[in-house]
Amino acid sequence: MTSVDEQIRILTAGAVDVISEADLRRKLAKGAPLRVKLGIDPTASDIHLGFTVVLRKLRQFQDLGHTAVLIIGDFTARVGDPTGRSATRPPLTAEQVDAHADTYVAQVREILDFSPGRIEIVRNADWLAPMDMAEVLRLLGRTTLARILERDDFTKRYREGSPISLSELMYPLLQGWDSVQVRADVELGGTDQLFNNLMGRQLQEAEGQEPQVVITTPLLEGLDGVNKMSKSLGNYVGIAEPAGEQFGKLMSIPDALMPRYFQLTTGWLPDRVDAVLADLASGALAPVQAKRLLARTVVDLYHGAGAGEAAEAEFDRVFREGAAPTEVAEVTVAAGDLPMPLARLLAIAGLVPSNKEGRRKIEQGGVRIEGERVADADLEVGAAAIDGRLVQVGKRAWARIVVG
RNA sequence: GGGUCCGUACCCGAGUGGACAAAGGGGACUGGCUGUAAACCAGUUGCGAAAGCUACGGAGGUUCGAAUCCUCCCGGGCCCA
Repeated sequence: MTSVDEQIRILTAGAVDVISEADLRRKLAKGAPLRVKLGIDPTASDIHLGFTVVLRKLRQFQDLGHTAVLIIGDFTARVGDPTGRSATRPPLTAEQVDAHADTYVAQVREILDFSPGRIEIVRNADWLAPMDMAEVLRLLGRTTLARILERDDFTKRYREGSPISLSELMYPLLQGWDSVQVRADVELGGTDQLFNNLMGRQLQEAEGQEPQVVITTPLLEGLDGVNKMSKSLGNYVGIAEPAGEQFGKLMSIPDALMPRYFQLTTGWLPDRVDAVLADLASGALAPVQAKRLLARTVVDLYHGAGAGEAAEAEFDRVFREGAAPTEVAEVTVAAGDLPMPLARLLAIAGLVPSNKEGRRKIEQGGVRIEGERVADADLEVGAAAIDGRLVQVGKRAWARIVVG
């Protein structure tokens, strides 16, 4: 068994908050496996690199013999986590929640240890749905408005005059109640979850349980380099995305973000990360090369060793040499519909959202057929002229047209 | 319950009877320069080939004409109770 000191060193590495290390030490010293809680709200269906940060932390606990308790927030998803939100989110249907939960679990397997005894997966509707009013009121009585309003995003919205529903105010309590129900020893979460997780501590104490240790991990910035990575902002890299997509997206991150990505997404030990960053700082490693290394590493992680290099080769083919991708989707157009304006063809092929947009793209010089830029926005294409041809819109959309 | 202000495109936000598919900014997209980086420059940003159609919270109404005026409804903020 790994010593307590060594465990603490590993488990607190890279964490932002540890509340508190003394508590963690005390719990570890008992020698029994800890129950380590992580909540997932199935509000979206993809797990992205940002979320892997906290998942990896959970994996570290598992590797040291502790038990992961994964909570699918099927009930809380219906309330909507107000974190970072300026508005109330639309409620999800039960079907959506189920579908999301399934894909989540499938993707989480990439990172967590699913061997028997190492993980428990539970749904919080199991205990939240049956609560009656008396129990709810008792729970509500455990905190105060002032306490809830300490949360930054609530105060901000309140000051701005934005609507805040009472159900949102309850969200932290529900999440905290989960901790009581699963008797969590530790709860993990991104830094934006600090308030919610501390609520769990408070509730556990009120229920006579030993309060959980709260450990928060950094939030990874998204591809825009400004906002946190999130599906709704569209600035994410999903772990289930095709290798080529991942590679391309990672190549497009701002340089300033590279240290963060090396630290948080590669799964490397700090020493190795530091070495690369030192080379980068000294100029021994060019920024492009560092970024390529990063992209290869991440792609390997989710698509297997070697996948990164393959993705890189394809990337070079397409973006450095200007060649078409190896695999291009074929789009079949009925022969009877031809000839038609190229703009409309682009829309039919799904390369642009509308005919108008297709026209615009041609006018802007963004459309190529077999590599030749199209200059005439009114161009009509017939079957002979387009059958089997490769059409490209912008930098990254291709289709091969087949007349059928 | 009473009073009052507000709801505009992806977001913020101007517009208070016609010249409004609707200023400006952000974002996004295309092109240029590059390393699919940043910065910068130029352009585009409802749909339709067009006539035109749809769109300023919703439904009606006034008017030759409504984002703009009226009525009701829905949603929100603030003040009073």
